[in-house]
Amino acid sequence: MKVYALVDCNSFYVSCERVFRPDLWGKPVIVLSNNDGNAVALSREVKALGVPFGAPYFKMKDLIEKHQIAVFSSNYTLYGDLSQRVMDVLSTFSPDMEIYSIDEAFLTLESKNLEAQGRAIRETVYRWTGIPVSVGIAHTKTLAKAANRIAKKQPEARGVFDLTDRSIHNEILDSLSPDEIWGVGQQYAKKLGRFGIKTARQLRDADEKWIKKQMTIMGLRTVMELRGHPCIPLDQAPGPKKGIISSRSFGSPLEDLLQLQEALASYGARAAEKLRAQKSLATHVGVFIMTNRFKPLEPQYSKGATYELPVPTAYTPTIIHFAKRILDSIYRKGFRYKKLGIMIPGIIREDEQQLSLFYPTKERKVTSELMETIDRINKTMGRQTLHFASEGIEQPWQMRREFLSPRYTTHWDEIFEIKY
DNA sequence: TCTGGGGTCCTAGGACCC
DNA sequence: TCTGGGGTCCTAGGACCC
Repeated sequence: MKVYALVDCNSFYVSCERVFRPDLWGKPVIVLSNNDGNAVALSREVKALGVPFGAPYFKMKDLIEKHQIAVFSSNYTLYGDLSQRVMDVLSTFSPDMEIYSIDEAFLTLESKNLEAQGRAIRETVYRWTGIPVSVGIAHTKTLAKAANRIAKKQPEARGVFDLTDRSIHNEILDSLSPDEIWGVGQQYAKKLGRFGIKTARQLRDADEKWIKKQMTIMGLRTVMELRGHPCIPLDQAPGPKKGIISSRSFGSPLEDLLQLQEALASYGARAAEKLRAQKSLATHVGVFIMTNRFKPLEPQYSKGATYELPVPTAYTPTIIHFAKRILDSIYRKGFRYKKLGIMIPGIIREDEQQLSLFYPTKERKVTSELMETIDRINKTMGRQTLHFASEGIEQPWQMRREFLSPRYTTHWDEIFEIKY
């Protein structure tokens, strides 16, 4: 029988910052979301203070001062690079691996000496990358997730927990609430609670028909996995994205259409780049704008619209052009806009393209060669080496990143320095 | 002055087709 | 008296994940 391990980096963003700031080991640290909005990664010391995930930064300032909490803006360049290194190490432990998120991966393991394998993974990743991880081991992915939670929760587990032995399932699942189970969120947990299901064990033992009715086929799958029947296979090569979104809150509110257009061009260029990176074409483009929903006293407005493109494309100027037309149609004067986004909801593979009578092959070839060249230059020389004039120069709408650390591992001029 | 940014899947209902 | 039975596709909404 197959055995799954879920390897999850502990407070990943915080750990990334600590790799280059060993003075912060054992100290309270948080990492903020884009725009320095909310705390999205909290060190153990901060969790112990009772700070919840997602706490708004501006409400935490006194606490930060009082407990000398170190604060960082999100540095995705750094986290992405360290993630890659962790995944590279993990891939040496198993031929089958699914990279599930920036800080998690599922592996399959040979069914012997499981605890020892888990320890070896944990120690090797730590030694080679500086990132601490926890390992949960079980016969299904859902149970491996649960085992991982125990590995983090129980100090005596020391970061590794093997849940393959069925005789401990009752005790372990008794100790977990339904919303601690992968696939059960707040809504379902509330609903289950109303029917008296308050532990993961009760969820596992619930009636199948009833579960399917209440939680769809997805909930039933979760229950079957809790019973030890694998229903969620390892996804080793996830396909291309079916939708792409590029959106941001602004550092400060924008009223002017021209500035919104600049931001839109910039997000549009990002979205088109993502599209080309996965060899896809957009069939539709959507744009949405909104004011600050946290300011109920200010006039509120939020609107979005989607157009079908005349020809599927990944050509940045075309995508920006249509996006601008949509923005023109939804923009209303007199509001303080806080967020704008571009969506590409309809995506097809490059090679699935219907040829158009009105869009000659030659023109298509020129545009795609131009995009390839730009992508190549930006990839080798750094992002934004070449960008579109419509993205603006000053970009006053850029997000706040007051506490950004250096991109130690990807930029020569930000490399780690040792002073002596 | 100040509250993130991505994604996935399922279901129900309506339009439309034969 | 009596008014079918399948299909497909699309969309909106709701749940979930990190």
